[in-house]
Amino acid sequence: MGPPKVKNVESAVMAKGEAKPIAATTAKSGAKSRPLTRIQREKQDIILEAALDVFSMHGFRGSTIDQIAEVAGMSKPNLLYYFPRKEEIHRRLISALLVTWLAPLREMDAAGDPFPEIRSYIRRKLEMARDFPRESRLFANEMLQGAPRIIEMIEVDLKNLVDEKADVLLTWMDQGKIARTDPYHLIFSIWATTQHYADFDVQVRAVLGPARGGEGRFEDAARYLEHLFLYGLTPRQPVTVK
Amino acid sequence: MGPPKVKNVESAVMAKGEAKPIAATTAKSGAKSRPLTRIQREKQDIILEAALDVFSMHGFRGSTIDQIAEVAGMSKPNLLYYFPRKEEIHRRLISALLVTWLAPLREMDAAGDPFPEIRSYIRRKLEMARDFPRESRLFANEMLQGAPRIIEMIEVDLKNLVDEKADVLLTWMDQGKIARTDPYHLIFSIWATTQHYADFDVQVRAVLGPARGGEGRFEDAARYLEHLFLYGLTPRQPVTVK
DNA sequence: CTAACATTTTTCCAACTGGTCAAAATTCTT
DNA sequence: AAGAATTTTGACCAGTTGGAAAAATGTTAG
Repeated sequence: MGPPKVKNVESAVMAKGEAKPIAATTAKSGAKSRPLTRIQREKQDIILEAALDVFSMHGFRGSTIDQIAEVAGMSKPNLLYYFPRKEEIHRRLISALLVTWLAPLREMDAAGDPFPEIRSYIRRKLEMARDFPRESRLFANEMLQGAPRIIEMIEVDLKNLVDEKADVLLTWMDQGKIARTDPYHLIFSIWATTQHYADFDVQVRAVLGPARGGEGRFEDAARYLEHLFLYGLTPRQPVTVK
Repeated sequence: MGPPKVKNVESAVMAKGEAKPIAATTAKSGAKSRPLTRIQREKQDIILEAALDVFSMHGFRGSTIDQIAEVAGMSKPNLLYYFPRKEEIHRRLISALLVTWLAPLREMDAAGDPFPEIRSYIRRKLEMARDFPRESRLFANEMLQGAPRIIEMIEVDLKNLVDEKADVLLTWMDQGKIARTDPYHLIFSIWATTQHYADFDVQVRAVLGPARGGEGRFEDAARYLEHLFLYGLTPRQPVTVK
């Protein structure tokens, strides 16, 4: 697991308005949308980067445009030139996030072998927790607030994806390839255990202490989680427990 | 698992100042502290209740005194009569929380049988996620923000407790009573999987849908988690996995 | 080089923020 | 019931917030 450290929060390019203000993300109507200038592309990226920093720590309401502008190294009105609304920045981050975030689950292949598939799903999720902790926290923050801005996406896109993958898991269970348990809660537990290392990072570090809280903690976590899920999923007769 | 639905966020009584303002929580110096009046006790509880609602959703920075006052059904100045500082309310909630929150782990007894002990720890944590979701979210919010207000408690009290319990787990592993894995990450995974049902409640409900997302979801979760951890911890030879 | 456009800065605003204060209203004690 | 203490209210304040407007400055295609 080598840290890729990708930047660019979002590369999908958006439309630009007519004269002064850069149009809202959704290119509605027949608004002729000129391609973004170099400066626009650069500055939008810088702003989104800065906003990710701030929003992921303080949530939407707890973050201010001033803060974001400062991190981005520009003045507030200047920032507002690129994103006329605070909400707009947040929405861009969130929607870019959801795509990335669900990619690993999407990759879980019904045609593959169950254990390798599940194991590599866990591994990928853990890598994301390590390499994109801010994205994880942004998502967590949104959840804590009741997901006001993404509830529909959760209820539709996410739900559909999970339904589909739960079916895959069920098939594997039917074939006796993995233990029979609740596929939904299985997915939840993978999310929970992996994202924990991003969302509760402070706690994890503090508890592990300087000796074990270094970068190695992700290796340890990967090893542990593999063991937990592997032996918890191996089909066999229950062992007698005193 | 019957829902207890306890109220009273905090029962620990605090000192009151001389004439006008109710003294800060910390009863320092020789400030003669009259016992709290009935009204003071009642109103403080109402305020803390309301503050828990608000802080747990929006975090410290994202919450306003006005908001809390409105939920509490009183005017802002009136609220400030009881808690002169916004931080004071938050601190009271957090410190009351930490005690409650760690109780289940504290109860894990080295003298007991490993599996029953671990199983009932998981069960208790899950019950807390079900019965005190706001407390869970308050904690999560604080973590996401880097735990600025409780980092010392995490680094000292929490760390010590976890160190102690990790030792207990290690002993059990040495005795061959549970599988040998990383005890710290084991504890993390219990925290993560159980608290997930409070912190990501919206997501869990949305994904499970109306049919399975009702109150029964905690039963299902309990069953699933028991299976996951039980078979994941049963000491035995690794099964060959294709 | 320059007009047309893009970007940045300056100034400003109304609403909201945490918090103060004195006066008014209520409750408690005797 | 009266006086003292407690509780509540209304008016107010300085700093912050999201955002508007326009002037000033830069950039670039022809």
